[in-house]
Amino acid sequence: MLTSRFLMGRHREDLSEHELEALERAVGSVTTYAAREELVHHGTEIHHSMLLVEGFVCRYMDGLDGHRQLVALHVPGDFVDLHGFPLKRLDHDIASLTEVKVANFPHPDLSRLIVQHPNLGRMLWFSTLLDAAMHREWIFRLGRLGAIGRVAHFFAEVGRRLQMVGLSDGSLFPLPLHQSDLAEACGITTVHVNRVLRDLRERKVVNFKAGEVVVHDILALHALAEFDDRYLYPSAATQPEAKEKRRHP
Amino acid sequence: MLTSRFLMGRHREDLSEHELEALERAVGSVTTYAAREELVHHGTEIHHSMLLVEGFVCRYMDGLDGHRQLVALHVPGDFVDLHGFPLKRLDHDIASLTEVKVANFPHPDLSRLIVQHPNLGRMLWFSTLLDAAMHREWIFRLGRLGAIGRVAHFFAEVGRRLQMVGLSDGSLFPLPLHQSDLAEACGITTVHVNRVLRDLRERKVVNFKAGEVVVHDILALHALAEFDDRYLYPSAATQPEAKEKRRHP
DNA sequence: CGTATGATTGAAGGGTCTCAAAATAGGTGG
DNA sequence: CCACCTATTTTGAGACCCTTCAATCATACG
Repeated sequence: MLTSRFLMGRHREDLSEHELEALERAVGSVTTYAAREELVHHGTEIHHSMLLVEGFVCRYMDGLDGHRQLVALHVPGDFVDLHGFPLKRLDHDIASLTEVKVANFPHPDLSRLIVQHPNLGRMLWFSTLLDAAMHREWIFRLGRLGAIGRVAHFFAEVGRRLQMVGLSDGSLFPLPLHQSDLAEACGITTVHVNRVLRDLRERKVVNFKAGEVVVHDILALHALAEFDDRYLYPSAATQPEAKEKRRHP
Repeated sequence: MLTSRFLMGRHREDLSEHELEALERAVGSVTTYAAREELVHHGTEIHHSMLLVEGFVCRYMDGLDGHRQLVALHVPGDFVDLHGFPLKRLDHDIASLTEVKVANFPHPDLSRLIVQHPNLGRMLWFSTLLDAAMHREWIFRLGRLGAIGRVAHFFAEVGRRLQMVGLSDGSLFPLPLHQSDLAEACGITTVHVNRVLRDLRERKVVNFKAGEVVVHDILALHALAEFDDRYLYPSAATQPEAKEKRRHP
């Protein structure tokens, strides 16, 4: 099923069989893109939204000097540009990082879906607010963490999200990015990303190589990142570690 | 009307008189808070959402070392914690910056409202995605701009948003924050905020003093901030200045 | 008028950037 | 299978922006 990873580990269970079938039927078409292709350009009116089925996609904004800032990374199961449904046009660009497969949902069909299945509509809304929650965490990450913490947090988040959709066992997962992509995601230079990666490797925390992340010490990783997965709104307490780390009780 | 600033300048005109009345009727109660009060604590289940009627409110997250990062600033007309409607609990804290007045919308009433008025429901969704768009811009701001640019961008955004709800003429607006609040919003230290403000003052770009912002050179401000208001999804082109600044055509 | 809070300024240190070069990996054609 | 070419990773040295730590100044308030 194309939509089988949608909200997986994120309260997908709140959707009935009936609703899941309706969602699957709303798929208008399936498209594949090569790596490093622009999928959506900011400002252009869009008439369908894409659910990522396979591969990695990013959203980004370009600065005047050509510097790029990633504002989101998407993994399979993510409704990449559902924001464009209420917004009609996007304020940022979307591109594939790897070869990707996406399921397209025409907006008129989504409108009908929401009216016919209010609970499903609520969950679609919910899924866009998960993006917003991740945005907020990225703001925190960029505003309050140093370079090591930022990279560590990025690894921690992506690892946890891949785990939720069944693409990571928690200690090893694919992350087919260049160091320059990490730099654009973390708000630091590529050169410094390289030094940070060496540091993380020498500390035996994580090893990033050849598009793969191997986590050696997840507690140290989470500590460096001040990572607490509750902002990802996971379905249940799948990681019974110590909570109340960042936020006051 | 308590809700008269909701989506003002942000496609409020897409709502019918009928829908606006229904929204106004959904107000359960009105609450006032003193300055610097915590309105919502992260993690606690919430059963109503607040529309800001008067005053300023912020959302923030605290780091381990006590450092705080603002993730959003809210002005009158903003539906402060509508995110909590689909999310049920928040991942961050909300506090008043000034004395504030908020209109409370019980979630059961919102549920009914959305079913009865699908278009209004869509606009409520839309309003939460405006927050997400601002979050993205903040990510860009923190990831790609230096201290001056960050502060300039903050002023530019807040000024534009206040203008949209009729609380600024574009060159002067209230912003009752401490320099430490600016620091927490911009991811820099209070000390450095002070130096940046002096710089902006000496350059005759903006003057921030006694909770008020006076913009002397809005073009210079926008240039420093790489500011382009399109991410705010304004209703119409109210500012016919040169577009296509940041993003490629 | 004394006290608390916020704003301002100075000096030194550190984290990250910039510029530059070298090493490695990946892909292609001979 | 090697030679070559390009993209990416890695390393070094110096500069710069911002932080840290302190102290002083201004302002509001009892």
